Amino acid sequence: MAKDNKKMVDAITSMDEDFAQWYTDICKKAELIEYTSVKGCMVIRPYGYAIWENIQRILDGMFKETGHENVCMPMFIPESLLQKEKDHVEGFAPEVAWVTMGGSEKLEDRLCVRPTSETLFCEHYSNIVHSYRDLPKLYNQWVSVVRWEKTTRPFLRSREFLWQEGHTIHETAQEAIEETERMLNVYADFCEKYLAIPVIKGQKTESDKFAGAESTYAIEALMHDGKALQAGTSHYFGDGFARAFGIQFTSRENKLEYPYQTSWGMTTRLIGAIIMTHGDNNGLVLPPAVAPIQAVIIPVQQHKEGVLDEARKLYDTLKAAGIRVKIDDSENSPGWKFAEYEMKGVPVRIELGPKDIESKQCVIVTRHNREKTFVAIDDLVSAVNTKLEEVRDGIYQAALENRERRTYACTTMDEITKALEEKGDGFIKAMWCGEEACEDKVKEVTGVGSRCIPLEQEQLSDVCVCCGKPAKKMVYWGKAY
RNA sequence: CGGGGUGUGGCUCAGUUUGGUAGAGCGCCACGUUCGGGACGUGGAGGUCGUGGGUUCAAAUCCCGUCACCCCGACCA
Repeated sequence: MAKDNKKMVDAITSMDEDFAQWYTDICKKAELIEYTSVKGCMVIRPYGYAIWENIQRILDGMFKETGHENVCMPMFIPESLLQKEKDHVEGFAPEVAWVTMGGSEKLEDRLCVRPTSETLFCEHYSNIVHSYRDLPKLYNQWVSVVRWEKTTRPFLRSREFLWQEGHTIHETAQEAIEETERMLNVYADFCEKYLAIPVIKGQKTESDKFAGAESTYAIEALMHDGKALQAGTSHYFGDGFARAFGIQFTSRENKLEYPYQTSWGMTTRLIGAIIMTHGDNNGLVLPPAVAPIQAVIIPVQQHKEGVLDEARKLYDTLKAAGIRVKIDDSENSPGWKFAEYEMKGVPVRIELGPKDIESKQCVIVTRHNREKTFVAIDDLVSAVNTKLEEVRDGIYQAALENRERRTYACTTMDEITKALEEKGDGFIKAMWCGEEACEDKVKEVTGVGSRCIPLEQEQLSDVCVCCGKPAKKMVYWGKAY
């Protein structure tokens, strides 16, 4: 039935007209955020925060499942501590915020507001790790961090953002590498299964890796407009941090050794990824697993005898079945409510009016395709659950198709330029020799930077797309958020 | 951080060129009629014109600073 994509919500700028404005409109109109008087610091409103809480709940469960414990580090880092690992401080110094006063007294040592907490974890590990028996430590924390960004955008790049940062420390390099890979997989599974966002797993190039890391892995997603978004990272540190911070333990062979570390993180940027992967011209489209409201009941002609009573019965039934359900019995017209909950991305809408009650049925409409189904009231719970799964699968497929359509395999620089011009922004797959000079040149000439070296390699050609020398790896390139 | 643009009731904007003391539509509140895709009528409330200085008898309007947002670059989860 009504499968047209007619725009029903004119409060939101059309995507094709102005993608950036469309994105901002959704953030505001779906009541995810509100700006504050500090640049880059936003209020995450209840509806937006509820999405984050669902993300947290699921991810946290996955971390616990893989043996991690939550801890909480302080938010301040003394300058001397930050300085200990050279690459790390060089990477982060340009964007840290400093506390220089305590009350009216100038601080002897100024304090950095954590941009990330490697240094704090390292200091802590140096105190508590003495023997191989103390290893591994598999820690995670849910906190906010501050990075003084120049250009800011809600969720995508704010100066303060919420995230989780996992920090683990291991007896052997092998174990730490396995941990790095394990968490990358956890992230990818989470994105695909729960957020319905297809991702590319890969390794960052040398120039793009985390400050202080030996290697950085990431999952990259492609947004509706063809730009890439890094959705999560997992780093292998080797023993570099341990050496810099003097973390040592006595091994099984009774030798003093340096342990190996990892860190991995995901942020509220995921909410931005959800918006830009699934959203449409009528607003947000939320993956059912993290939607604050999974199903909204809209009574039609609610003033008529019995309608609200019946609607409330549906509400009780769905709630008892563990579905996050809301009933909107406000005085707004049904049409207004349809538009409102579409804008807010509620996956499933249930309409119930006198006609339905008479025939013991109701109408279920799925958000992503506006498909209407008539369902017997007795079968409602299973029907809603089925529809929620359909929404998850439907939006995943749509996102995957968008990515496939916008992924171009290229063997020459000209092909890259041409593909971008003719088909629009997207992922470029092209071979690379491994030289940073070529990476820079590709960016300079075509405008796309390296996103990652995918774990799943293809041999598109034997030579580098840029210099023609023998190619080492196939790389995904793209314009990034 | 560089180049460009925009800030006027909650929202979208007019008014700024040529200074004279603030308007519209939507939203909000009340009542009534409505109700299967953003209903209608009547009445009402709501603005130190982003903000700080300056010029002037008088500033939304002119000048200087500053802040926020948007677009394009460079940096980044």
